[in-house]
Amino acid sequence: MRIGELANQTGLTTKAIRYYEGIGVIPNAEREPNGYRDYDGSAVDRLEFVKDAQAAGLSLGEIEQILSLKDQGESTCGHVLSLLDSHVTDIDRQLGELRHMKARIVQISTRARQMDPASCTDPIRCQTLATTS
Amino acid sequence: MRIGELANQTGLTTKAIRYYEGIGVIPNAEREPNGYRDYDGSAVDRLEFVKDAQAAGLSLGEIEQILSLKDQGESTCGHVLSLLDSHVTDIDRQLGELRHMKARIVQISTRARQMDPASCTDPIRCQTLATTS
DNA sequence: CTTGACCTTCCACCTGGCTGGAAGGTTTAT
DNA sequence: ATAAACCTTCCAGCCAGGTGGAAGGTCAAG
Repeated sequence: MRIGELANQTGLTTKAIRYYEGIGVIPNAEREPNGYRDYDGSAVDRLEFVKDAQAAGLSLGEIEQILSLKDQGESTCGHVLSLLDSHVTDIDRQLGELRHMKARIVQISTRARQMDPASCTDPIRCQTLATTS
Repeated sequence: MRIGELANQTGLTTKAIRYYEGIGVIPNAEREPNGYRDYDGSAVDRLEFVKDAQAAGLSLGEIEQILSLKDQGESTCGHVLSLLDSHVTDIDRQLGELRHMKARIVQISTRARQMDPASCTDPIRCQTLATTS
């Protein structure tokens, strides 16, 4: 499979795939005699994993770590698990931050809505935002 | 007040303040005869507003929109509210993504833990990661 | 009179995750 | 034979939200 078809199958661009190869997220591709990259089905799996992990909020650097540990095939399960655990912790932290921010915004918004709409022509009223910190 | 004192009072850097002026988030400062920027107390308020709005997740572009509407003396409350609403929607989306990701990672992690630790020397086992997409 | 703390402008660089385009080689279809 | 649709590499630039540093002006104190 050439890079264009791989791009079609994964929904990525050829640019992105070459970029991933460049930064080591996927290994250097095999080449056809003419120099074109040549992929097999595992490339699709790997890129799907990359996409999923990205959608989940892992950076390409973290994804590369996980994949390279996997590629080394050493007794890496422990490392992978600790990486995953630290990511769960990180996600929990992000969840907390987002929930906190949402609560703040809802509070600001609720307060603003309780104002007399007619008085909203007064620009000072919109300082509401500034008084909630 | 000069830019250094403004920076101290707001907790921003002088660099950031000049940057905000450059992109229009705050108006061009008055100048002393020697060319130094000269601020009054309202600059502190405005920068506090910027900080608060940023903490709430608004971009500098959005903040500039709100402030420029306010400067024009228009009724900004509606606009502010719709911006805030769209941010809450966005946060909900991010929350959903994070929860989904967390579930996925926990699932991978759980599966990996159920394997015989001794067998972890088998590189294939760690393919678990790749087969969950 | 010089030191040091301010201030000015301008230009460059950083992170992350790509995308665009130039300049060229290869393959396929007509 | 030639056009189009691929492919290659490399270098540039984009987004946000700034930071860093150079080169220079200003001002008060010792």
